[in-house]
Amino acid sequence: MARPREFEQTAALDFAVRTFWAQGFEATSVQDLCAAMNLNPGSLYGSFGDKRALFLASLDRYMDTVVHKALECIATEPSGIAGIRVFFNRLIRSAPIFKRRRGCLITSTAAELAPRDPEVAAKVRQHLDRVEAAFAGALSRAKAAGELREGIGANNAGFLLCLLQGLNVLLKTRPRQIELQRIVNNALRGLVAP
Amino acid sequence: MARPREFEQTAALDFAVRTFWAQGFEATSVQDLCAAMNLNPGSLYGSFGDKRALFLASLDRYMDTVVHKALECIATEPSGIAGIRVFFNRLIRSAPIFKRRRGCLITSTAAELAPRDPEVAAKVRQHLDRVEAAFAGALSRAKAAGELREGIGANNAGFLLCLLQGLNVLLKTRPRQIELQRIVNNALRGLVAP
DNA sequence: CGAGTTATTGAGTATACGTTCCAGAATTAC
DNA sequence: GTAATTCTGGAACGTATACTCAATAACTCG
Repeated sequence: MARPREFEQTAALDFAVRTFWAQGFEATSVQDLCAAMNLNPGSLYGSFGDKRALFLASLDRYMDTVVHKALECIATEPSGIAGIRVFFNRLIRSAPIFKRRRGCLITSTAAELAPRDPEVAAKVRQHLDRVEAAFAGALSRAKAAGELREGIGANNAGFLLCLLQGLNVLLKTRPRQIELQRIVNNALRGLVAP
Repeated sequence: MARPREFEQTAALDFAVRTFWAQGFEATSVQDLCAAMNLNPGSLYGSFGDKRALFLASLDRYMDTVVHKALECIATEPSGIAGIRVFFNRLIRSAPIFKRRRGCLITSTAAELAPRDPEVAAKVRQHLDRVEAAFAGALSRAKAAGELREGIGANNAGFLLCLLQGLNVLLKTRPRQIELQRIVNNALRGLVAP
């Protein structure tokens, strides 16, 4: 056959994810990516295409690893409301830990690149839908268990998605746990049965 | 003394605001700015400093015009809750009108530039505080008028700020009025007395 | 008018960017 | 071993970027 690849595609992709996550699309140069992935331009372009294709792949990878793991705990918890609470608490607790204040790659991409790149926008929308579906599932379980106020149910998933995006924005400039915790408590009090 | 300026500083600044608003900081080139402001590079650098200084000035200008006008209607309405409702309804109604899906310059900046530019971050934080203060004022008035649930008051302004940021993110990829309206209704139902 | 000062013009600079290319190294099939 | 094939390293390309500069124009004050 031929000479085998000397690096793991997915491992290299994970480094690309980290870089885009920390800096965004525009502020990340191909040189940055080469350094982070420990690859030469030739290898990068050979196996990932151009910068934009690598970014699209990074979005998927981010979703399949970082977000997937975060969503898992929603489904794992026996109580739907508890799952939602654990999810947000994790996010809040991570806020001051990351000195870089990365927030969420999907949120940042929605703000930065999605408005002028339809393909990126479609991917972001798809990812947002997935998160919303996870919320909807938890809300359905909570409703069945009688944990929710009257009139509250799966159709409030959009509200939780909005809350998540808002937190991800605030995280970047005002990452104070107490404040974020109060916001989440406020939001959930409106949903949970008294 | 000397030759007078041939253009209005604030008028030119308004064009810079529009450009940054539509494209973000990184995606806007100095050439773009020169074209939009109808200025040569020399004039631009002469009266605004470099691109970053112009961006900082644009943030302030955006706040003093666009956001100021939006916040006005919160204070104008006699009822605090009505003011908040009008504010969010305006935002939602504007969503599908802007084909460019600009969202809010402050929100986009918080996501894009603030994490790696402390001075920008400080300005964004200051602007967010101003919006939050406007919400707090409206909530105080609403509380005094007995419009709010027990335990709800000015300290829920952070929650409204978070809601606003989340809406601004969703606007850019899923600008469907009905969905956004439901989110706002959900959020306010948790605050307003039944 | 003329000296002094500041704005405008737009070509020009250096650099950084995304991307390509190719010589050579590594591997397998025959 | 030889040929075929693929990957690697890094120099190189054209372009676009942020920014500068010297020449010219417009104005005020004495």
